Amino acid sequence: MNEQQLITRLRSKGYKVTPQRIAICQLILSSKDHPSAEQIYQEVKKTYPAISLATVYITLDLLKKLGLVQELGFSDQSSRYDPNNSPHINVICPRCGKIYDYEAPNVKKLWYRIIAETGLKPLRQRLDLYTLCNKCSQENPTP
Amino acid sequence: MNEQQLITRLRSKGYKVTPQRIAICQLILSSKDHPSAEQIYQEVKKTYPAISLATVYITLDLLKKLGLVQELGFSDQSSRYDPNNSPHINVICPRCGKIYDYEAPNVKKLWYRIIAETGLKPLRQRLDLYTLCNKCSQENPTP
DNA sequence: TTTCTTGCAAACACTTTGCATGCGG
DNA sequence: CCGCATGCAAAGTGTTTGCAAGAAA
Repeated sequence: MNEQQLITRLRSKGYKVTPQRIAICQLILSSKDHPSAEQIYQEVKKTYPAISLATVYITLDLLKKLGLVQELGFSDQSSRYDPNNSPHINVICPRCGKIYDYEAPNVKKLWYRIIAETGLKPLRQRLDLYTLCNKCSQENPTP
Repeated sequence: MNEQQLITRLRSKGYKVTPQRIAICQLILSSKDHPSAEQIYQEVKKTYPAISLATVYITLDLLKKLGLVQELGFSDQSSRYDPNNSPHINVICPRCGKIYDYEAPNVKKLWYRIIAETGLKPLRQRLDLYTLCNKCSQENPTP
């Protein structure tokens, strides 16, 4: 989604287009690492030093309402934001918290077969797979 | 897991066996609806009126360490506790928050094929599928 | 001009911690 | 008896809200 499409999308729902919003949206929508609100805040602050964390949260809510990002809650009471709506696996390192998407045609195909098995009509899904990342598995086999 | 196995398991890790712990553990391990800490607290309070929420949280941590329950964090900053370690789908109603497990041999089989695709060695996984429950889908098609 | 958005600070909800008392081993 | 567990209250963390000033439409 480019900037123009984003602006159109915002306006169509009656949301105003502000530079802060554009910056936050661009950042999340192009992110690959499922940033936290704090990470987004720190990043956008480089361009808008006066920005508030509240603005980040409000914009994130807005993107959720538009269906452009999914909020992934975690047990450490933090959330990460995922702009990928297509069925995919969130590969998560339980030690350092790094997340990346595993996305492949076969994964999607098999997941659709699982859904068919259940007979349910999903609004959305979340597939998390916990495994130590390369870095962490080398550092301390068992802490 | 029966009470005797639970006691043995606790002792083997050096945890003390108290009536509160037994009550909390039994409740969670036999639950089918992935209760929240608050729900567990309210339930156990019927038997132990003086019990503290802190004790519930501490016991939940203990069960996590023993690998007997998985904590499922959600974006509404609440957590639910799942005693089912086998790969299964958490079917979640986004409107009322009800959760139940969908567990079937074929689901497990297909999920293992997905894992094989990725080439990863998962420590654990979490499969969430959001869909309106029967009750909610009848009440208000679109709120 | 009207309404929505911003930044700040205070309020919130859930969870964790510190401490004195009490029970398990 | 020693040490961990309990209950309570206070502290902590991430998120949301209320409000006055400012910007978008």
